[in-house]
Amino acid sequence: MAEAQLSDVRDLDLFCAMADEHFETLMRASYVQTFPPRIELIQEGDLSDFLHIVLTGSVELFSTWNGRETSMATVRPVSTFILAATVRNSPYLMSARTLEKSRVVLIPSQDIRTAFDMDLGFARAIVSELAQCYRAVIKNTKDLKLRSSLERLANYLIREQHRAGGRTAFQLPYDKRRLASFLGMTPENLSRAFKSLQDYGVEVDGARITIADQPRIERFAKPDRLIDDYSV
Amino acid sequence: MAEAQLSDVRDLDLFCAMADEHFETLMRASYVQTFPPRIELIQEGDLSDFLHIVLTGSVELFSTWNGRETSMATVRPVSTFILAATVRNSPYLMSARTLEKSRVVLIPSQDIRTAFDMDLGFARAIVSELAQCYRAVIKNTKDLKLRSSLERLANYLIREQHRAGGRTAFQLPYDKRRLASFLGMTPENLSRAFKSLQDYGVEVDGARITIADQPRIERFAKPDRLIDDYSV
DNA sequence: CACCGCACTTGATAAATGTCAAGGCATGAC
DNA sequence: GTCATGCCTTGACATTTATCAAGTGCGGTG
Repeated sequence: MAEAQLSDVRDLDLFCAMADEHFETLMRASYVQTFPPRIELIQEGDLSDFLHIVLTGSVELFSTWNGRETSMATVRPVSTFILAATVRNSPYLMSARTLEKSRVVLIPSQDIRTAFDMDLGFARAIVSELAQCYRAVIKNTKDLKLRSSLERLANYLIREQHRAGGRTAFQLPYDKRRLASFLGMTPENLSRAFKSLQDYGVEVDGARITIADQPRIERFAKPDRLIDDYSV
Repeated sequence: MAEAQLSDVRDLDLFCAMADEHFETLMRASYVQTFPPRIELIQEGDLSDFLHIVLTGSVELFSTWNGRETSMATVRPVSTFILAATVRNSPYLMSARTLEKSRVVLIPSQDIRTAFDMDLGFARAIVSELAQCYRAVIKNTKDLKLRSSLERLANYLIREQHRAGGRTAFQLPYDKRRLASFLGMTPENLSRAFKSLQDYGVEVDGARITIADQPRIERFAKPDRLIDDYSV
């Protein structure tokens, strides 16, 4: 692994409290691979042999049932995914595919479990990460169950704007059909929802969003830190 | 704490690998309280001072936003709740209320975190529990996003039947308005959904459900271990 | 036994969301 | 430049789900 990439991984919350020696052991057992776009890295139902870390690019987590598919999350650098399956040694509940050309680290699940037993700092970090993931999914469930699709979109845009540094204008990070699926709606409905948000001062030009009237959209969206604030 | 109750707690996955000494320290710092029905034990947004364990009775986890409320889960004896908030020392994302008269153990969050650092078996158990909770919520999200309300109800009934030992007839564990909220629908709609399931050999008499034609309802519900099997 | 009170049900209607089909508009290939 | 491809949008319509307003029926109380 290149030096720069290695230090990106080292700086992850998950690894930064780990003893050097243990980190190096983990990394020696790991692989780094570059995948082209739209490659399925993981299929739901498979056993979890590796913990995955996205170094560059982006990865979509999605699930299927009865011929239907839904987007569950997008993983962006630098972060891990499918930690829960790894620590429980259980089948994946979601599939994963690259959205673009992506560099991914694969750490054997068994080595993760061994390192957990030897390194208290790492153990603490795993617990913290898992708890955070859990809370993120709970927030997502609240979003889905308590809000209409228009409200979900409005709050999503406010969150994305925040992630883009709070600027008035920003780009959607992936295509609209995926966004629709993530928000639990159809692409057609997303289109109409964007149109409805024009009444609240949201301008849409392709993937470029402009929040022309911040107070107005917030009055409608009613963002809530117990749903929308990913740092809590 | 009475001897029998103490051993119920001791037998929890979370504590059974813990050293006696550490368990006793935890228990000495804890409280046991009996609450009447419909008491709010926890309010979302509050800081998590205690890990809760239901000994008897049952507790509902629910969330609110903008004047709306939704039921997130029901906690039954003997299990913990709000572990994630405890280990992250963060505000609760859900509120909790007793459904009936319930006996609850309260363990100070700080003591949980201390015990984590001293006891590897306990640390492993916490990780395992958190990962399981995470996976349960992911399954719930898949259920919500991939299925219609009728499909959710059908699969819920199959799961409950399984939990009741696979018998043809069983009782709903709580009232229908709560079930409706848990399944993400209105009570009116739940009523109509029950009626629709008669076509698939489901008989409803108050809270008593009879699965008269198991293959028929399963053909419709298409239960999936990656959504409905809580042991995976 | 009568009479609440409450949860549940039912029917009528409205709103939200999904489906289908067609068209527009960008992007990339040739 | 032209064409083809795919994504997105739009409109018409169907389906699902929610809302509102009465009921119904059960369990508890007096």
